[in-house]
Amino acid sequence: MIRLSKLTDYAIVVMSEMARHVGTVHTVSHLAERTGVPSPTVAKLMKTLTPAGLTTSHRGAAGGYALSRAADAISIAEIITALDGPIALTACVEGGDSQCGVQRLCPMRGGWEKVNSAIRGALEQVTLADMMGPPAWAEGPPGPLDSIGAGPGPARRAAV
Amino acid sequence: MIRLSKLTDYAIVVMSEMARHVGTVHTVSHLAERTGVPSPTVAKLMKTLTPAGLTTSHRGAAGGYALSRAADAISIAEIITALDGPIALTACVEGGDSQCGVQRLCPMRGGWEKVNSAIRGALEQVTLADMMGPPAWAEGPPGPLDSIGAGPGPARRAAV
DNA sequence: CGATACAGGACTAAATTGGTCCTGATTAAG
DNA sequence: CTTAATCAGGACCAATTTAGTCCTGTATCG
Repeated sequence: MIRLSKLTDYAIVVMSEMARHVGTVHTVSHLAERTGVPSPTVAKLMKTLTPAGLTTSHRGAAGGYALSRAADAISIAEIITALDGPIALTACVEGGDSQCGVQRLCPMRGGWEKVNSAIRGALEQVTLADMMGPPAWAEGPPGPLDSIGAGPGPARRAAV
Repeated sequence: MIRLSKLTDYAIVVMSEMARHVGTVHTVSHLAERTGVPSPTVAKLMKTLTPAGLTTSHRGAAGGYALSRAADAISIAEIITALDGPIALTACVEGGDSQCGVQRLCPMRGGWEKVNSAIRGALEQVTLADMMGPPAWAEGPPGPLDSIGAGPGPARRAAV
């Protein structure tokens, strides 16, 4: 399986939570409580998402994080790129200039590039809003249902 | 980066080599020599690809492996599926029946399913023949060029 | 009958990733 | 002005996953 990193999975859950209350700042501990993702991990996420321009931060007391844009203006591709790096199946295609010293062995770049752009396109067309669905979770304190699964909530694993 | 496993990368290189000499059986050691992939690893690859129906094996002396079909009838999607499992970004979508106990937290399945099928489609449209390009490598013993890169030859890493 | 080559699994080692913690800078409130 | 809250930015450790090796058995050709 070609895996999507767990961090990315968490990011979508956390950002969905932020999207449900626009115009409010969310502290790390709040987000951790509401999503079930451990707070140090939420903090780490935000420290990646903010420089990437997906979220904005306010420091000091009464500070916190907020989405920098509306949920329907944030694509899944952006989130993945921020956390997992450029969207490409093969590293040797990334830069454009081939650091690949074994070009003789790599006449397949054209094929990969075709695949890569198709995947990129697919991910760019899905927005955070598309992933949210109806607001159906995190209403009130965690209920018993929340402990049935593996834990927090994001999809357990990932593969392309 | 959403990574493609290195094994899959190797598989494409090794299968390309087999495709260049159809109608011949290739022993593990031959394939290892020609591609630069260590032979135990080639052996492991074949032991996965053969049950998956992508290659056929002939035991005994003068035995070896061969592609079960022409290169243009083998899609990249099949190779990935054989080695890395089903092509899907999220595990909770795989089965169809949701073992995902946290459905309240997972209203985003629809979105992922859309992404998954787009990616699957992209990978199914590229065949092994597309990846091969002109036969330009593994002519004669490894030249100096081969040692410039990281090693054997397949693209170094992978991400979606 | 013997040599060759695949079959299948167990096992070890290495790389990546996930997760934690610490120290410092910034800002609002009292 | 002082204090408390909160983000910023690393370094760091642990655990999972993946890559790679080896061993024993079985089939087939010469």
